[in-house]
Amino acid sequence: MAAQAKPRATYSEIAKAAGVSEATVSRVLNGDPRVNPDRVAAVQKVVEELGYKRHRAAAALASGRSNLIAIVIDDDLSVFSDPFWATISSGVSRVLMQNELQTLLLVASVDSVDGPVAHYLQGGEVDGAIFFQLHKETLVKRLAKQGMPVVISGTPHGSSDFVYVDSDNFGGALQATKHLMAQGCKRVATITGDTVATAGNQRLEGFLQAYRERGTVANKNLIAHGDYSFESGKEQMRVLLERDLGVDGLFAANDLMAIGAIAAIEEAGLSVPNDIKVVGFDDSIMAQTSRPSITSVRQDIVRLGETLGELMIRKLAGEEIEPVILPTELVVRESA
Amino acid sequence: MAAQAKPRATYSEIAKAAGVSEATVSRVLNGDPRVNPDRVAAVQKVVEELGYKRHRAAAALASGRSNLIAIVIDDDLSVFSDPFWATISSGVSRVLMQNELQTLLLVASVDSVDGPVAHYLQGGEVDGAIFFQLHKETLVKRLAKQGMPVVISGTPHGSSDFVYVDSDNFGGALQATKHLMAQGCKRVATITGDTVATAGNQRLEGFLQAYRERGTVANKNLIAHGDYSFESGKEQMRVLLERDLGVDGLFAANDLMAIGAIAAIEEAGLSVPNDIKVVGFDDSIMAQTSRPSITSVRQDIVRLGETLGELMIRKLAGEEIEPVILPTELVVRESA
DNA sequence: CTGAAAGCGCTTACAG
DNA sequence: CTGAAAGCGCTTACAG
Repeated sequence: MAAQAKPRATYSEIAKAAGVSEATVSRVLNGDPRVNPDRVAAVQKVVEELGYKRHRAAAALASGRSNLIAIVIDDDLSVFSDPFWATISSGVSRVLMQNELQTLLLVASVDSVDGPVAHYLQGGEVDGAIFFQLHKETLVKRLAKQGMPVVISGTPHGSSDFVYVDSDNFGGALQATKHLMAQGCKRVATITGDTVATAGNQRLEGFLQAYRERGTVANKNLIAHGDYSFESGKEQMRVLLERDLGVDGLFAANDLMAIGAIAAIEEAGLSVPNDIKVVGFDDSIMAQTSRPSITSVRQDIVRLGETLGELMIRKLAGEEIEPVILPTELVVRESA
Repeated sequence: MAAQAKPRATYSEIAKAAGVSEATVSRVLNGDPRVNPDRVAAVQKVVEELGYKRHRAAAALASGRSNLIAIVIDDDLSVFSDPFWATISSGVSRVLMQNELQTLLLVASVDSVDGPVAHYLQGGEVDGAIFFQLHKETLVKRLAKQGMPVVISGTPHGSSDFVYVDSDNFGGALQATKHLMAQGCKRVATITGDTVATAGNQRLEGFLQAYRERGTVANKNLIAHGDYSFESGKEQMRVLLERDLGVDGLFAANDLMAIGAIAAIEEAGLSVPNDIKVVGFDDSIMAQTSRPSITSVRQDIVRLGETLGELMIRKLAGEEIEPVILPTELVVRESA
């Protein structure tokens, strides 16, 4: 549709100028090692001079490969509130682009195994798919079974053998809780996220592990269940305080709940970190600007996106790939 | 690359089953009004039964249209900190998908007019481009001149005739400042964002307009220049307080600076909103969770993304389109 | 209103 | 190692 300054070059021009056949042009451009070096040089020279760019649609039609990788994002509200999404996507896109692949953005309801997204992906329009926020696994399972390369962000449930990339939720939570203990906290509580999802569950497990490593078991009443929202952090902290267990440390499964909890603590006439020390998770901008600033577990989101892209590329190249767990880091601030 | 359960249907099968030519199949699928209704029905029936999906690459090659729209995002750090980006993109993607267009995500340096992104876009690989965070206009201008449909997020500089979508930065700032005045503030100051960019400039203009509508002119010393960061909000508030002008109201050009400013105000032994009332911009999650919670100007980000997509579709359909300014809304909380 | 035919720009067995 | 040729699945003047 865009009117070009001059019509784009094609193989026929290149072939003529370089004195070879179109087949040879194709081989050179696709890195076929059998081509005579002199011809390779000749073709490359012409390609350079003409500023030639391969016509993707034509290549896709002829080869059966689209060079398109879909990023599939569930079209629910969580997209709008998840600050990581943009960062992950940009990491994916950058890596794919460096490898001559394009990133297709698919934002839609992934609920149904027969919905538009499912049809689309099964239509062979993309060479691979990267899933975010995987709620239902049925579709992904089917795609994988059909041979579609699939990589997932976040640890999936069960013993499924999907390849995924995730931050070390368990290790981060463990480190956070041990930090609180090292600061002298005797009664460390936690406010969990959604523990049905693996991230929330792993963060809870990390918390429990800290107690185990200390040779004890966490009192059930030290565990309160939130949903990652500010309000739930506030409410659950109230619940914890009402239980009157002498809580002097809190690991919240994200920063937003940590901030909510601090609000509740201060409303109860206590102070952070003097009376209760608090550690969050995410190292969000809020952790930095909140008063007191919040000690938090940092994930490398950019790296996460890049890793998703890299795994996809290796998978497309036919390599056997394994899930990757990225390390987290505790950023110590005022709250603990 | 994905192994299909069964090979996809093609026009030849549909044509055979429906008793028409492939040309007619194409016409029906592209909504050509001249086709006899009976044949339309016959083709649609077969298409339905076979669960046929058009092969995009083939259609693109034959028609010269890719049905791909690029979202171009500058690969600088601001991407990682801009919470709107994900939301806008998802809005764009949803609208495009409903219109059978695909969204291509391009995250790369757009600095150079001769860089990879420039070549890519000029290679005719996409039917249109939506630009975010437009720093350099040269590339966009050239693309537009070449006939590529282009829509921009945010008001561009100068009198360029690009089509853009933006929130009413001027109106939002005006409303915010008038609100402070209506609350009894006599000396309302502002901390601006980057006023080289239009959004920052328009927010400053809105602030100045509030003074004009009151029949006065804002004292130059009531204006401090920040850069949207927490730190700059804090620093510039200190500067304002040191000027000793009796500031009793502040309009900060975003929430992060508002939060920084409040930190500086409290450090100076003053309180918000009692001594100084503060209004921010963005209505971010931080405005809700900060203590005190922050009165802020809300933009409809989802609508912004959808509007970008809609304008692109109308442009592709050959319509004349005009820039759109979306209204903002003041959300009143504790800080003012 | 409809069909036969050419063509979009690549890729890839096939034969040498 | 290389070329001629067929073909990928659509679209679109052209002629009727």
